[in-house]
Amino acid sequence: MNQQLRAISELDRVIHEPGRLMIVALLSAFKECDFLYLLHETEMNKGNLSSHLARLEEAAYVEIQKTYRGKVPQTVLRLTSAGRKAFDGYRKGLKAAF
Amino acid sequence: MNQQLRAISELDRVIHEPGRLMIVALLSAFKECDFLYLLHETEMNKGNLSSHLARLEEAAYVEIQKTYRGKVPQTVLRLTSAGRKAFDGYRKGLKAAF
DNA sequence: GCATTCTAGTTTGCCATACAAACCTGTCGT
DNA sequence: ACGACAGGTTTGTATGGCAAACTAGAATGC
Repeated sequence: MNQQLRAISELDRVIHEPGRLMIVALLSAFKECDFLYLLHETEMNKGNLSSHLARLEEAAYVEIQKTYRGKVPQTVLRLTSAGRKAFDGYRKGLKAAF
Repeated sequence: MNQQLRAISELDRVIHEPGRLMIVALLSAFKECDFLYLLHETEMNKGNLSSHLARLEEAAYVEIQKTYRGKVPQTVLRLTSAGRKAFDGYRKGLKAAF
């Protein structure tokens, strides 16, 4: 297997999924976003966004912090350092592949 | 939705799948490969490779030509022009996203 | 003050699909 | 003739993405 193919086959599937890729890209740019911001920005529906976030949390790539803004519940998302590292690795992998 | 996210969300899922991405990348480099070459190069198993190729054929991205090399059956794969275009588009999408 | 609606998400159900194991068809060696 | 092998394909399963339905609590109408 050549180097290009190796790079492709080693891409992190958790990040590779476009829905999650959008989330991670946003979080890597903004450090901290709330659920609704991601919802509007990605144009996903709530269920979809929620389950992708759950998957990212399970992979320990994002932290999910439930809080309140006054009386309104608010879910704040943050990339963990593992998440940032994984995203950097993913981009390196892409670079190596193309 | 910003331009980066748009690019990500519009990535062609048929090509995006790493297994198929490897296949398409190889075919785009070599114009024509046989099944066994792809098999060894990608390190997939036969079933997996076969079904990814079927999917690419269904999308009209590759042509599958069954022939013989002597008495040994040989399956030759080739990117169609639609396939090449889709791959170019995919790479443009990636560039736009990162 | 009770019902309705709205906000902010989560859970459920279904369908598509990635993957590998089992299978199939023909050839070669002995 | 028969077992092993080559070259793929089909089948079965388990995962996973997606949207619809659900939940909990706050604001609003009557």
